[in-house]
Amino acid sequence: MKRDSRLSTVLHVLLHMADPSGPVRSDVMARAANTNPVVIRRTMAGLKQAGFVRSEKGHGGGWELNCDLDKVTLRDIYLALGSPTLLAMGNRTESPGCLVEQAVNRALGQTFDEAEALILERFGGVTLAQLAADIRGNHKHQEHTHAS
Amino acid sequence: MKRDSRLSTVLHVLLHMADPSGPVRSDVMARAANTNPVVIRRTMAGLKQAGFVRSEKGHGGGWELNCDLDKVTLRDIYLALGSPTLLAMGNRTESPGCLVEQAVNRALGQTFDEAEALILERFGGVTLAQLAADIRGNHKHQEHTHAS
DNA sequence: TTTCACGTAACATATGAAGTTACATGAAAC
DNA sequence: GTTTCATGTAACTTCATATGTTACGTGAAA
Repeated sequence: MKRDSRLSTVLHVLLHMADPSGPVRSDVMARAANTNPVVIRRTMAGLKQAGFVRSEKGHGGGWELNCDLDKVTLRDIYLALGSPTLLAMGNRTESPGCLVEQAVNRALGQTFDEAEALILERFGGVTLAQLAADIRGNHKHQEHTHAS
Repeated sequence: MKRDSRLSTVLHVLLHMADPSGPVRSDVMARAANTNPVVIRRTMAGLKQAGFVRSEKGHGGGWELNCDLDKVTLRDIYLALGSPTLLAMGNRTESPGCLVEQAVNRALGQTFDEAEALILERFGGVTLAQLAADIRGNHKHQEHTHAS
């Protein structure tokens, strides 16, 4: 499959919206993200439904943040996107009759579950405000975000 | 993309080969794995090159194990498969000029790197022999393989 | 009423795993 | 040595999914 970059894209445009210069149109975001306005709107739909952003039609319309950057984590954004698949690998058959395959599934599945849990935990530990601060210059904090 | 199940498949057939009843043909493995002989041969090619299995043509031919199950880990098998992509998500652009996107990439990339490292570490901690033992009945060990 | 921007369906494109067909290669059986 | 068998591999096709695009409906401001 193609690598899923929706989270990357949506974080990018969200943080661009963070500096409060009025509503941002889909086509402007699309240009910044080097993609298509429809792709932006489609991707933002989940965030809107989750209440993280709002949008207005017509003249002067566009997208605005509708949340406290301190209270929203990458995990929240990920969930709002519909929890897209994290791992590119999986078990061949989910409920096999074969004992051998069941054992393989247990071993692999355990590792896959741990990896997914780790990702969600890390996502949950980063707020949009932290990312915004990171952008404003203090990149040194980045290194020990989770090591502290 | 379709979920990659090559590791799952190849472990399945490898462990079936573990009980020493002579060479196993691709079509037999394919039937067991509910797939196609060519897919099996294609997938096994890397394992053969890595020396974990050998194959013979002609009458009485087929595939046999060529390694010590105690010495080969899931990580070795994964690498022999050509280290297929582990994560379904990635950064939209790998080397963006935009500072905002750079910050997003750092945050996401760090998490992705950790997740991949975790998976490889877990894979490295499980030998084929352990899986084979697991199949032979002592499923209780499974739970605390890594918690011990 | 016109213009603008979102909302969304429908379709096109791209990527990569998996499935399939066809045939060459080499080894054992006869 | 010829036949049979199994791998090795190229060259498709199929399938799933993210992404890109076109077209048009909807509602709000000018």
